[in-house]
Amino acid sequence: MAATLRDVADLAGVSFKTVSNVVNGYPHIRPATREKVERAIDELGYKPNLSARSLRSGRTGAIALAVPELNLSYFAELAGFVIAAAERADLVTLVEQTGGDRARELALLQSPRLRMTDGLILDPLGMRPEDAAALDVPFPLVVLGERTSDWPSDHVTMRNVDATRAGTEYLIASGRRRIAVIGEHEDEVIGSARLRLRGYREALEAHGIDYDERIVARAALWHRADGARAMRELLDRGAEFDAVFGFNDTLALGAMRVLQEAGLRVPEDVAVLGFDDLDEAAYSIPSLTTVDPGREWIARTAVETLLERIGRGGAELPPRTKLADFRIVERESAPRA
Amino acid sequence: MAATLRDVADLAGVSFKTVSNVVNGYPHIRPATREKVERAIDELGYKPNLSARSLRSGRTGAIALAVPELNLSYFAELAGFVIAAAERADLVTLVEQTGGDRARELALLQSPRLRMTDGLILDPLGMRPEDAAALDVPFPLVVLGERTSDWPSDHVTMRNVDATRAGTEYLIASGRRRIAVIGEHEDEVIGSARLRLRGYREALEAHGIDYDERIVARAALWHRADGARAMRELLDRGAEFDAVFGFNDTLALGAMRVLQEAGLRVPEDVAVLGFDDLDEAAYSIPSLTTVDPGREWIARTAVETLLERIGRGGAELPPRTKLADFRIVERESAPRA
DNA sequence: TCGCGATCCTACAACGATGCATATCGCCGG
DNA sequence: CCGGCGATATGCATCGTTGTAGGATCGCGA
Repeated sequence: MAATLRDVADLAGVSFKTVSNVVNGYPHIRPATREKVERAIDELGYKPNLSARSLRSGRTGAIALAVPELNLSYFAELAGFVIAAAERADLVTLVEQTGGDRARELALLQSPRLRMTDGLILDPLGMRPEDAAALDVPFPLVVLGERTSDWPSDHVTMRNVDATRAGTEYLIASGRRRIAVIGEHEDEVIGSARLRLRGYREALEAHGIDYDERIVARAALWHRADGARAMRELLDRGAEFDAVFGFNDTLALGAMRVLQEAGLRVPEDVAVLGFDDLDEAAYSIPSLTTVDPGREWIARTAVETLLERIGRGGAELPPRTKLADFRIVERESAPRA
Repeated sequence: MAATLRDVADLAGVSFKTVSNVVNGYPHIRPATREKVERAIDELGYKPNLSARSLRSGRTGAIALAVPELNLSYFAELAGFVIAAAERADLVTLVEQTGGDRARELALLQSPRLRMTDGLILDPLGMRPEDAAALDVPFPLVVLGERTSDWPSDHVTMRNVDATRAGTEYLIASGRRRIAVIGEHEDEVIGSARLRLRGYREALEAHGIDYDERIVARAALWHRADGARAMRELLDRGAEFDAVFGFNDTLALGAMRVLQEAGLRVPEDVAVLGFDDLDEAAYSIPSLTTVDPGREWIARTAVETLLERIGRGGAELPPRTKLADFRIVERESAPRA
């Protein structure tokens, strides 16, 4: 059996409370006592029982991160950054996958699985504006992704609209006029897909280019295969375009693959722009020009924001929204001008 | 404040232990009582306090997974599978990143951070054979990656040697003779890098091909950038080869990128073979022929194996080794024959 | 009517830690 | 020489749950 405070106390010849004080860095302890206790701790290999500690203290030292799936590189890289940021604050991270499914996202917010954590960072894909009430939970919550005005929680997110507007304008500035889009979600109201489409349309409008539904392709999920499928559809129906804006890098990479299979040259015939700046975007052939939405900043800030709320206990802070800066990373698939 | 068993009991007019019995599915409860209790639970939104439960029961309902980093797609996809498998067994998964660093791997095995879990699945990259003692831990442990004979824990792993031998033979069968390798770790004794090199050498030997150090390139980490760097080195020093075996897909993809920058055609001039069968291997240009080492099976089996040990409590099972089947996935970068 | 087992429910004591209140000591200033 | 204060160590209650043991209630046969 694992050693407890009592065992250590017996060995060191002090009360178990004193051991607790040593472990917790209580200042008023004579060096001699401290040393005796520490020796006993080492000898027994004592490790505090975290269940007991958190039962008593109300803190678990863990946070939860819920993303659609780690199989999508964007979320994997995001998760990596979140875990690293949490670790710096001495927190462990529990990762949940929702599949981007609304029902599972909502279920998770109710689930007792989270009672083991001090708070949740949620990246919802399926939730709708009317789900605001579900976000009114009795634990600290930071939502990643754009907020609607009445969502009650903290938000840390990217400038979806601004970034896609800038991306689209980048393509326009390089001389493209027929810019296809891959990744639309038609039944969505506030998700990234919808916001990115809005940015795209704003840019077109600002430059007097008509919006043409025929070159806007859906993709329910954002895997490579979905991008490939969408591009095949566009090609099959004979759509005309001189650029493609994939609403994320994996879509763009899947699409780029199909373009080249079809004998089209990138970027000569069709420029390709992605979104996310995944590690792999720098190593595709051709390398992928993309929008870096500030993923690492988002991860770090999400953890910080959650910690602020955890720190305050119940003290009410108003819901805050924090926005990352973005930038366009120019590579081969869509050269500037 | 969150509701407790007592609150529910008061509302339902029963003892708090009865509520506990209802929650835990104890069979001998009158339907009327059960219903009363359930109504009270709903009304108060009662959720069991997992810290208290696990303090009392000794089980936490969580497992830990330690991988080098989620930024590497292989580990991200593996983590996704592990989390999914754990969820099916009603376990949550806590993810740690070790950076593949020996010191951090060893530290993790001692860390109180794990006391919050029922067991650990560890994918060590930096540990050495002499670290066997560190694996003798007082909690259930499953190690991913090849075992040395005296490591005391369960192992679930891939057939590194067999798979690379088969991969190398596949290239040989397709007519290649100068097969470069990317990903060697010279200071390693038992890691995947060393084992894969062994498989490679066995295949060469079996076919009477001399091993040539000049076409074996190191890569300490296995990112795309490392593969690219290694390939640049090979090219710079004028190495001659007609195939490249990347010891994982990201290395192979990085290398393939550099090959094509250098004006070499894949597969005509140089065939490229990867290892892992990542999602993205199917969408590169050209698509990547690769060895599928049975990642999903490994994830599922690791969780099952850990659960068996958790179930037994302290009961001694001998350490077991379970090996996944592999297969070669033929794509464009290295066509068969 | 009583006895007896099955069924249903309850009381109490843990699990291992922390917070608070309190004891003990030595030392200083008045 | 005493009161009081800071430094050090302790004891007890408590967090919310489950395990164990035992008390109440019921139906049914004798």
